Amino acid sequence: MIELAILGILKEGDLHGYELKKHLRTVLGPLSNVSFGSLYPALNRLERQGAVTAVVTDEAGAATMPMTGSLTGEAAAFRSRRRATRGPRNKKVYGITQVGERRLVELLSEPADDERSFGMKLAFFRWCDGPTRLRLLERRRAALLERLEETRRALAARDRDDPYVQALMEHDTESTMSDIAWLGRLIARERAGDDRTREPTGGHP
Amino acid sequence: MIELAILGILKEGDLHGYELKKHLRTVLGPLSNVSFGSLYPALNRLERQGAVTAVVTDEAGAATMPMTGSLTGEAAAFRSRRRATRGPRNKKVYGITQVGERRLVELLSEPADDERSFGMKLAFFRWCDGPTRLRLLERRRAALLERLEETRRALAARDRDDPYVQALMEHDTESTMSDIAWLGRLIARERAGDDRTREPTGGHP
DNA sequence: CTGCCGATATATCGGACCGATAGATTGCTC
DNA sequence: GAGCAATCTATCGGTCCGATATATCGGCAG
Repeated sequence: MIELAILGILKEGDLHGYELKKHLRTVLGPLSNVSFGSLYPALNRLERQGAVTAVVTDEAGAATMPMTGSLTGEAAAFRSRRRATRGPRNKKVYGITQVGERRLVELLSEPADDERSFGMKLAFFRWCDGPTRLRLLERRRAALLERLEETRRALAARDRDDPYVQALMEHDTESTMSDIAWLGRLIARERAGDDRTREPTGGHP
Repeated sequence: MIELAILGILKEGDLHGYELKKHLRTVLGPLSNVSFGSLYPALNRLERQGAVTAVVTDEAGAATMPMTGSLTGEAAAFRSRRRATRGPRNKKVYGITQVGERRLVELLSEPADDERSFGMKLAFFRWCDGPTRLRLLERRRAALLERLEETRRALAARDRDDPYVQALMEHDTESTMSDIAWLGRLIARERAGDDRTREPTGGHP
């Protein structure tokens, strides 16, 4: 799940770990307060998979080499050349690869049932196509409807001794209904505008 | 966090692991779908701490010995007596101890900033006293107010290119405001009824 | 200039947690 | 009485997080 977030952020530009964490905090906000203890292992995982590439820069900064776009060929060569360098201020700047972009779309496509992962997918919705978006939205709405039924059943069957549990359940019911209505608006908007937003990948006439 | 849930459930009666999981599912519902992979290690942890006691029963079931109330003295003796028994159908029935009840109150008292742990504490609010309840409710409201400000700042500073991120943030703002209002009602109710619910532990004239 | 401080930056460790799975027993059904 | 689903306890690999270690950077006080 954190891999989706990393790839989604890196898709907009290359960053090093610390910046990445800050962007994750601002974009994802309340969902998933990523810590270094999960960020760096995840970056290593992604690097092993070939989804991201790391370039170590010296104190001259990243301006010495243009890293916009997908990193392949000479970037990888440059990286291996500078790999062993352990001079002062070695910032590792990460960039997404073509493998990483495919992985991003793949992660976006697979279903998200809980609130956290759905919100994260929604934050990166611009990277996938209309049908996928609709599928995710409708699946989420179905999950919420099911949960609404379940909570209502529990609310009806429960012995009424505890006002706090009851307040919790009632508020959960209200929140869930609000979420369902919100999803309905998103679905309607998606259906209405499905002819102008067909292409997911961006740079395209 | 899962320890709080276990102790809160066990406070109402002794259960074995499988029942415990079912109760956790129904009481906590959407929050924290506990799995066996966390339930059993947590039970072992609690047993090591002396917060819960496990009794292995044979096929005659738990009815052979009364286990209501706190398990001390003869219950512990009974447990150690039957410990090595590995006959057929050894269900391990767990019960909360006095140490566990103190631990429950302690866990309830410490602050809960995120939604999950706050909801869990609210589900077991009846086990702590009025001032603690008020403190937790007000702290939660303060956290939500802060988050609301943060989201609004992010919403104002953000470049408006992405409608999905914007929809996410707006909905988050609405949900947070709704939660704050709900907390306000709970706080008012708590303040109004603070003279009749002073004693937390139950059995008391 | 030097020493100190807070922000920046990378990385690791132990432990909590989860999904999947194993393995054993019970009871129901045909 | 054999098969089969449900019950029940338990573990494993792996992910994630909080705390922590280490080192460099810019600034500025003495």
